[in-house]
Amino acid sequence: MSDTGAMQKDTDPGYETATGSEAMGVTGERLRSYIERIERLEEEKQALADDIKEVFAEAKGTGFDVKVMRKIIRMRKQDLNERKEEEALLETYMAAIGMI
Amino acid sequence: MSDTGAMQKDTDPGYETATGSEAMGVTGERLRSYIERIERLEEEKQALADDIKEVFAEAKGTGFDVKVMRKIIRMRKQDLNERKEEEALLETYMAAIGMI
Amino acid sequence: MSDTGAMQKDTDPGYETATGSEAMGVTGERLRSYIERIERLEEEKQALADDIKEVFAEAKGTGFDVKVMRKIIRMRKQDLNERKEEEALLETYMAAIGMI
Amino acid sequence: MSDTGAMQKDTDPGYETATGSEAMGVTGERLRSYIERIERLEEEKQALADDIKEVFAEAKGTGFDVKVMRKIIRMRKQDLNERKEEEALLETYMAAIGMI
DNA sequence: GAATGGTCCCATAGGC
DNA sequence: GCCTATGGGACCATTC
Repeated sequence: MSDTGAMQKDTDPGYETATGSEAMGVTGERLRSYIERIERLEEEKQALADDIKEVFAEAKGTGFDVKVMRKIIRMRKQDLNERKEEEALLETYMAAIGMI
Repeated sequence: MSDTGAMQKDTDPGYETATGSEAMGVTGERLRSYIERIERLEEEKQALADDIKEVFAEAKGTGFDVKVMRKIIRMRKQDLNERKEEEALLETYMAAIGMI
Repeated sequence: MSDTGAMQKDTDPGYETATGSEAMGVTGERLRSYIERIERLEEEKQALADDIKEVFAEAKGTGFDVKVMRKIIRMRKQDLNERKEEEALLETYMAAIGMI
Repeated sequence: MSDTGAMQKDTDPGYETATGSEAMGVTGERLRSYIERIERLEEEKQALADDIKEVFAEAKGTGFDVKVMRKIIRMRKQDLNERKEEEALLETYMAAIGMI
């Protein structure tokens, strides 16, 4: 098997040399890299969630009913999804009857 | 009360004239604006969620165990929160004894 | 506090007399009763899930495309939900403007 | 091939005459029948899910901790599965030595 | 604190 | 046989 398989249902060979102050080897480095990328993305995601909350708060401060707004947004999203679904269904039909 | 309160536990005054293509009045315009801002933010948020999924997929393709990765990320986040709480507690103490 | 609160964020007093072969007291009996009721319901639910799988299998055996069928069913359900949502939205509007 | 194969990787022959209220042909009728059977089963399944929720709610109202209850139920299920597996294993052994 | 909605995680099912 | 896709369940945050 290839080296990429390390750390997935596999025993750590452990023969990798630690370079510099790090003792965890290249696959460890890569794992750390992935994890940090994800953490950064999640931070940005959280920031957006906060932004959204702010907008709701502002709208509320201007006199709008947040509950209603949420409902409207949910329904608009549903409409969008439904349209997409219809197209997908059409394709599925076509695939089912061999037209695609 | 102010006009901004319309749509929140208030009867629609109804005195706004529908003109041309804007038949829903200024408060309607503002509502639409808020909703669209939120929708845009949610799209970006969704895009980030997709990015995260991609990174996980890539990591998986490189041989890492996604479930384990999730656990690690959760734990690191937990650690972070705990550290923040400790700091907050510290500040509380310091404030209590007049150090801040 | 009342006895009904036992077992919820509370220490077991432990003074209840065991009757017959059971050593867990009345609240234990009631807990067991709830759990068994739920387990029975879940069994029935699982049986229905199996039935559904069977029907799909039969339909497939008769030449129908299961994927298409699932999509159709999902969309019909969505339509239903959407209609319900619209009604709910209307009510929310009415509540928001104080008509209800 | 048989007519039952229609709608599955097959072109619609299209020779069926639409008559009165049944404009979709016999295979359409059968499809509808399957779908409605499934929908009925899913309704019943949903009803059971609601019942379960109710029981949990009632238990909660009597002072039990729902989260703990869920855990117990999960564990009991696990136990059950393990016992079933053991029995199955036993049977396999018995079959292997000709006792069954 | 009760209820509701949203998100995340897992387990299963179907396709390739 | 893996691998993706989808549904269900659990948990959490937020609202009233």
